[in-house]
Amino acid sequence: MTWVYIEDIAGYRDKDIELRGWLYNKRSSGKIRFLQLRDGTGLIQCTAFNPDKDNPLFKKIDSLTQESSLIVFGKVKEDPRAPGGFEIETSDIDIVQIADEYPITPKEHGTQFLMEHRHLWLRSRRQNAVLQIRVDVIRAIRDFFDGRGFRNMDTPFLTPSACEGTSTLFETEYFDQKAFLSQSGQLYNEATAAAFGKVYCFGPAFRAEKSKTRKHLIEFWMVEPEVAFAVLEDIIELGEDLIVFIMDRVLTRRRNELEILERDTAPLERIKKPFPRMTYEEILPKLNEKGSDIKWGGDFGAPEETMFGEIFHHPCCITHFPAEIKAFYMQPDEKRPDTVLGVDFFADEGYGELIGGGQRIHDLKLLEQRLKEHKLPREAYEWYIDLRKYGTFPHSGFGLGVERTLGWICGTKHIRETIPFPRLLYRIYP
RNA sequence: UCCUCGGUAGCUCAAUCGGUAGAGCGGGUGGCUGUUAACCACUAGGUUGUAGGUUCGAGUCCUGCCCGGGGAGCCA
Repeated sequence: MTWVYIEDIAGYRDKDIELRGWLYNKRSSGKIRFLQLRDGTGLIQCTAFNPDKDNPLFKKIDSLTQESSLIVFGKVKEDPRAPGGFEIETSDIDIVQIADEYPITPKEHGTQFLMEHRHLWLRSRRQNAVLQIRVDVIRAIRDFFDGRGFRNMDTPFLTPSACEGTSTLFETEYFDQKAFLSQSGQLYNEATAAAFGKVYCFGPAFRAEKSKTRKHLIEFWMVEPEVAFAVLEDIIELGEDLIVFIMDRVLTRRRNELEILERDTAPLERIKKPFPRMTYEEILPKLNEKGSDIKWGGDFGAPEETMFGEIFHHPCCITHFPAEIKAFYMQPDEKRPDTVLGVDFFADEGYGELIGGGQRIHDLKLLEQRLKEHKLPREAYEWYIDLRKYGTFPHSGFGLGVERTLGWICGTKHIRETIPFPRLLYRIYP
């Protein structure tokens, strides 16, 4: 018999097939049995009917526990009574294993318990839907950049020093020296951009900050494009195109999952280019009107991030931040040297910063000065400085946080659900 | 790091003023031909996070510790 996956079941109407998976739930009623089987690609109901309630098939079925692994043999039937429109008329089953008493029952559980059983929680419908969307978002990101001629250049995870010198880094041993886990591939991207024109890196980033909020992970995934000769305006458009591309992909292919998550898709469907755009200076009075006491030189906090949604009802771009609150490599604006050509993209509905980026300093003298101002050790940045000596070029890039983007698309309350095994401040198990 | 809330059956929770620890789900047994977190009956299941203290008596009050949840700062 043919082994079929549940997601392909519609092509096997009235055929005898074989499904391999796990028992999600079962119900019985005298002479009829209902099995809900999942195989990782979907969920389907298998029925068995027999007037003799002591028949061998019923004996096998009745011995099954939640999450027991089994192979089901039967005929695919279209039936409007079944969820999904198809069900299996079971002729026989092979039990692979009778599962031990499964800790996650169909009733509700607390966060602590679920997080301790993350390895099993992944099997449940909601978690499955979020992570399926993750698969599509990651593929969309790669398709987007590959389709535009970007070269994927992987950057190292083990680095000799801080990329930005600000955030806390995880320290580790590198034979007889110290090494740090990378918090961004950007600086290396600037070197590969000079070699390949337009590049991106896509990998995990590690931040040893003791932040404990629903928007933070200790280990998260980030895609970082870098484009030689691009200026701020170019990179803003690239960011807009990327978000529109991802959204279009998810809305086309993952309606079903969004429905399982009960995500209101209206705010996602109205997203289009160009995004509302304002400078830091322009947005301040709007934030003050809404009750924020933020002043020039202050950074946005959680309340301000929520206000962006109330002001624009759309993801927005904020540009031209005060130089003092941004990283050392940010290119100053010619007309306002106290501001930099940086851009942050904020999601609406309070999901926070999705993208941070901008134009980099390409002038040798200015970069040297900034390194001094930030008290960064020149030796560690010698190679980075070289890029400004040998055919320097204006260039720009950004980083997009995959889990933040997913949290927003899926409407999850907490970012920890958007990655299979989240690393959180007080949780590294499982 | 700071603020805040919590830890009782495998899970989610209840337990009045300090006075015999209880319910639903899950497990077991039996019943039911269309169930949708099925339903009905019966049943087993407890060192109340931990170490002390107050008291005739502590799940409940006090102190320390451990482990978590929510939030802040910082960031993607």
